[in-house]
Amino acid sequence: MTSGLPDAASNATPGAMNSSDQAYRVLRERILSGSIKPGEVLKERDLCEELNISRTPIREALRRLSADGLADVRPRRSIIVTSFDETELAEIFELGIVLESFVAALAAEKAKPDDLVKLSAIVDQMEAMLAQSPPDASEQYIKLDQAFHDAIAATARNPRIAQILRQTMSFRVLHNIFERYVPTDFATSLAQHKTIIGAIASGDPDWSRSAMTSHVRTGQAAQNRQDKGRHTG
Amino acid sequence: MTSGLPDAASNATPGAMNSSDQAYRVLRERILSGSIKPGEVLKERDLCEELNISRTPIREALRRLSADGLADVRPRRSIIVTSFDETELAEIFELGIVLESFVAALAAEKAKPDDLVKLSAIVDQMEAMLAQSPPDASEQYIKLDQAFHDAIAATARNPRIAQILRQTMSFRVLHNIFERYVPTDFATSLAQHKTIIGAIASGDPDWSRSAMTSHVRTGQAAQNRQDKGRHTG
DNA sequence: ACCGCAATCCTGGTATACCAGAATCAGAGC
DNA sequence: GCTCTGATTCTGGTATACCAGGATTGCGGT
Repeated sequence: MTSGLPDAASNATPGAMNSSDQAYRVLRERILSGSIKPGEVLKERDLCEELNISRTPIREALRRLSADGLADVRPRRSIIVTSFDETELAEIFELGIVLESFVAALAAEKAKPDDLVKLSAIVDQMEAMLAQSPPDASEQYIKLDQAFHDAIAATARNPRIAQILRQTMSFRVLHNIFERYVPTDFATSLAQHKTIIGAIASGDPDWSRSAMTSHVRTGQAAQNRQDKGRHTG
Repeated sequence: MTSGLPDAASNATPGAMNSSDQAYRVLRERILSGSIKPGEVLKERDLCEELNISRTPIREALRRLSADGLADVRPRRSIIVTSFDETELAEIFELGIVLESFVAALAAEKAKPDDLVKLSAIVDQMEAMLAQSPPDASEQYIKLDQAFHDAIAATARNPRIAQILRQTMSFRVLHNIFERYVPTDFATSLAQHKTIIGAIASGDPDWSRSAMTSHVRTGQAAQNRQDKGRHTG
C-alpha cells in the first residue's frame, strides 16, 4: 500500500488531473481558505453547473472531502461543510501534540544530512519572509509551516504517520493558530523551529521530542488565547 | 464534524444500507478475511455483475476502500488490493504503539465507572471464549479484541484518535498477530488486558500507558516471531 | 390568523450509455 | 523464431437519465 490513509492531496503528478481531482482540489481549497464557510451545504447539481463537471466526479470529490473530515455526508441530504468547535480543536491538538512529538523523536534518530538541509532551507525561507513583509497568517507562510512539519515527518520515515499529521494539522487548523499571532509570536515560532532543527541534528530524541511538544503547545496556547468560544471553521 | 477521518464502518444504523454501503461492506469483509487476497485486482464491471449493483455505487465503495488503505487506485487501471510488507507492518506498529499508549493514559484520567464496566464485560467475554474452545485467531475473538481497544479509546474521549486507531490496528493487522499465537499467548494477552483495566481503574496514566505499551509490544513480538519475510496481507 | 396535511419540487441514489486511454494480441518485417 | 507495431478489446472516466425519499409550500379547515 502506498499511503494507508486518505489521499488528501498526495498525488504523484499534480499536473495529471481528472475532473474528479480537479473538483476535489477546488472545493478543498475553498473550504480550507474559508471561501466556503463551515455549515454551508454543497449541492451536487449546483457544483456541476459552476465547475462544468458532471455529477459523477463531483460526487466522488465530495466523498473524498468527507473522508478528509472536511464535510459531512448526511444520507439523502446535501453534504455540509464541517465546522470546528472548541472540543474538536482540543481533540485535534491532543492528537497533534502526541504525533508531532513522536515524529520529532523519530526524526532525531533517523535524520540524514540531506534531511537537515531541507529543514534548514524551509526555515530560511520563513525567516526571509518574516524579514521582508509584516508577518501575517498568509497562505504562503502557512504552507511553509506545513512544509516544515512535513519534512520532519518525512525524516521520521513513517509515511503513515506523516499522512495523518497532514490531515490533522490541516490548513484550517494552522490558519486558526496564525490568525491570532502577533509579530513576536512569529519570531518565537521561528526560534522554536531552529531549536527543533538543532535537536534533530544532535540526534537526541528526548530533546527533539520536548522541543516539538513545546512548539505545538505554544501554538495551542495562541489558539486558545482569545475568542475562546468563537466559531472558527 | 462527526468523525474527522474516513468512515470505515462507523454508520449509525447498520441496518440502513444503500447499495454503495452494501458493496463496501462486502468487499471490506472479503479483504479483511482474506477471501480476496492482496495484489488481486478488482474490476468494476466484474463486481457489478457479481453483486448485482451498478457501477456508480461500486466505484464509490472502491474509493472508500482506497481511503481505508485497503486498496490502491491506479489511474486508468484497476484497483488493486493492498498488501502488507515488513516495512508497512513496522510503520503500523510504530503508530499503533504511540496512539494506544497515549489513549490508555488518557483513559486512566477520564474513565468513569461505566467505562470500566464495559471494559470488564469485554474481557469477561474473551475469558469465557478462551475457556470454552481451543483459542484461535477466530473472527469472533479478533472482534472482541478490537472492541476492547475501541472501548479504551472511547474512554479517552477523543473520537478522532479512536477512529485512527480503528484503521491502524485493523482486522488484517490483528489477524496477523493472532494467527501466530499459541494458547499461552492468548492467556498472556488476557492477563495483560486485566492489568490494563486495573491501571485505568487506578487512574494512574503512567501505569496505564506502560501497561498498554507492553501489551502492544507483545503483539508486535508475536507478529515478528516467525515467518519474518512472509507476505502477509 | 394559525395549524395540519397533501401535492409538488428538489436533491441525492442508482443505472447506463458513451468516450478515451491502456493492455493485449496478431500479423508483418527482420 | 523473435520483435516491433498497429488494430482490437478491455476498463476506468465521464455524462446523463431516471427513481425515490426528504423538504417545501400552499391550500383548506378551524
